[in-house]
Amino acid sequence: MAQAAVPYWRAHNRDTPPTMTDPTSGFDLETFLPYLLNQAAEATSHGFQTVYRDRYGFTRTQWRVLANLGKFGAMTARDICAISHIEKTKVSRAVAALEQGGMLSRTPSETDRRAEVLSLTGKGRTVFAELGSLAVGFDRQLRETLGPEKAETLVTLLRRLIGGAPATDGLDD
Amino acid sequence: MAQAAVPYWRAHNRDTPPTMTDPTSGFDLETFLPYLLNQAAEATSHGFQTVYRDRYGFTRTQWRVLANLGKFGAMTARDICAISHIEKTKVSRAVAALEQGGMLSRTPSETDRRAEVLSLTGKGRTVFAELGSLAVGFDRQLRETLGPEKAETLVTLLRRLIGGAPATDGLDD
DNA sequence: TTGACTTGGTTGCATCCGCAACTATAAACC
DNA sequence: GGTTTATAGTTGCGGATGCAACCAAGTCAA
Repeated sequence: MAQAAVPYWRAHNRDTPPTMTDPTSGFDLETFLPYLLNQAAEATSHGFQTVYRDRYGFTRTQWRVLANLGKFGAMTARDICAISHIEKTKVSRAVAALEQGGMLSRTPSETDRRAEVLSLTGKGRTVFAELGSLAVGFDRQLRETLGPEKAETLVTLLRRLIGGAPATDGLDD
Repeated sequence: MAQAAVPYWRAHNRDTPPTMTDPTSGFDLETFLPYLLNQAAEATSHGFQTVYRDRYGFTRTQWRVLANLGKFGAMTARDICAISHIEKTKVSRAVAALEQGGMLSRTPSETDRRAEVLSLTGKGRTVFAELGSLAVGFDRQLRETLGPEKAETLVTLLRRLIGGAPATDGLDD
């Protein structure tokens, strides 16, 4: 029950309290993690989205696929799915669009004729470098909102949620 | 740089390291907050989404609007936008769908003839109560993944990101 | 009052997404 | 081998979304 000092809704432009009837269940929307995570994701992604949308017409998924390829190097669509937890159809379409835009190229896998190895083209790497450096600045701003240790903590907690790992995995406190 | 023990990609079903070329910029996708937040939001929301989708055919936005009305009581669409940070067109359509389904009713505002006060019907409250109690259980599971204090910390940090508040607002540590 | 501007809310349209179905290849089992 | 099952990736289609344009009502000021 930390931080109940600012009544939350007061921070926004209501001037009457939302009456807060909460009829029965002990459900508390204000601390419901999926809800908060969605809001935070939307809030933080929206700002950076305008950058890659306005500059390159990328969709969010396209940017993410590009970023994965830029960060980790050539790999198959399946690998991107596994690493990024993006649905395979989204990846498929993003790859098609990025290829269309000359950002990446496909080469058939030598070990699996179903799979194709995806790698950024020179243009793709250039674009990734530019967006990457912009992303660094954007991320720094977000972290300043939290403070450096808090930001690290957040990263750890998010990873744990993403991986679905149990709480008893070493680091606690 | 906490928690580099498990190489991240190894947790997923790759067996070759993604080569990790990261050409130039210091951009680190693995700690990029918008990216992690999106993954976490997607991962945590997806599970519960099946609950309200299968039971009531709700979309995520519809569930969220219902939850806000259930939690805070009657208010206008504008208030929902302000509190939840959902785009107003999304809210508009969700409200229409919920009304269509008999979950809420609109009454013209007495102070502003443009606005309509939205309130859950009896059916809406019933549905909210059921989904709310399911949500409680779902949230508890997520929190067990993190541990109670960590979960509280996460809530605090997410709120700060959502509100865009500066780091110097009282509580630190 | 009039007029300029803001704001609550909806709608058109293009796009994106989710899910299921599908093709083609690989693996597993006999 | 041959048969069954699993996997990499694409596509069709209905539905959800984002953005801009819009309408109607409120606000502010002369």
